[in-house]
Amino acid sequence: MSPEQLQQQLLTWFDEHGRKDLPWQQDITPYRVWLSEVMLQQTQVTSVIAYFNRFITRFPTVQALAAADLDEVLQHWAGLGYYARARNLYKTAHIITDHGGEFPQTLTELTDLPGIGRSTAGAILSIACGQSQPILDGNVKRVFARFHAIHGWPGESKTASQLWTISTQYTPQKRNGDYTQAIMDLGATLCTRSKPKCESCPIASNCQARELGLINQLPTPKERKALPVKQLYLLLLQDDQQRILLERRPPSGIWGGLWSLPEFTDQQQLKDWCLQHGYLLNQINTFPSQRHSFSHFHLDYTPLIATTQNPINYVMEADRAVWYKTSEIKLLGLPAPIKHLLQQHHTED
DNA sequence: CAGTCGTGGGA
DNA sequence: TTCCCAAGACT
Repeated sequence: MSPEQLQQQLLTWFDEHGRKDLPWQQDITPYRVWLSEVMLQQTQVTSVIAYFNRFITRFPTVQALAAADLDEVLQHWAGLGYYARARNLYKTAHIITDHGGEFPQTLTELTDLPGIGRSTAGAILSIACGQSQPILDGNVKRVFARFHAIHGWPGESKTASQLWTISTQYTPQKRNGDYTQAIMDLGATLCTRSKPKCESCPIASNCQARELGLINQLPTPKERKALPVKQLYLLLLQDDQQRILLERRPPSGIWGGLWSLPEFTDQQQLKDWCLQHGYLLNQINTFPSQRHSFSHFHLDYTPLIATTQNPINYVMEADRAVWYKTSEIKLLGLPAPIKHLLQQHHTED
């Protein structure tokens, strides 16, 4: 199948069946496309829509984003995951506004910006700028791995290189924004990971995986290792004014930049810490440990709920720790499991 | 190259 | 319940 034929088939299919009502497909600008592409990294469309709408309402322009506090940006990102994306978005907003506020429109200028890789740069240039640039996101990888029966995990450099070559060959000179949307829509709605709807696919008759009966084998899945289990105690310390101690996490690492409960590896470490900071504990209630699984480890955490009647006037740098009433925590960027734990505790009061 | 980084949904 | 992974990028 020639590139021209595939492009024509996809564009015709897109005109009839493609998604054209997503929030970032309205009033298309480089800023809106950039924001949507970053939010959509490793994140499904249905999860992004509400976040995009809230974010774009509060930060309608790159200048508005750059002028805001990082705190508020993280707060709007809380629950979406991969928080380095928000910090990189914020960094890049400053770089762009410092350079006159105009979006760069070349591949190398874009990939030089924090948080913009080759695929995201290609998406911005094709969708927002009408340029002929390829992308290689999860959808495109899956479509071409099947269409050309490419074996090997797409994360492997050799496989990724093949897929980039294929994606580049099919990238049209005209209507590339629509073509890019089309092939992503095809992957998202028809050429899905499981139970693909080949009977509705406009290019199924030329699909190698379908011809070879390899639809369920391609793309090759990543080989998995057993996930390690990390165990820790989370201290929910409450004073007589119903306030809870929260600490800001370091900017890098898990839940970077978000607010969370003090963490300890054992109860003795917890007691030492309380003594050191002048907290006289009335009692400590230990709750059953819960498991939260991440992509790369299992977290077994044991909530410890303690009360202190005479809290030392806890003076730490305001950007590191603070007392918050449970009714105010919604103003902070909190990791989902912590938010869940606090809500649970709040309803038990 | 191999890890790291979140969350919610589907099977 | 458990595993997999989705519009990837960075270290």
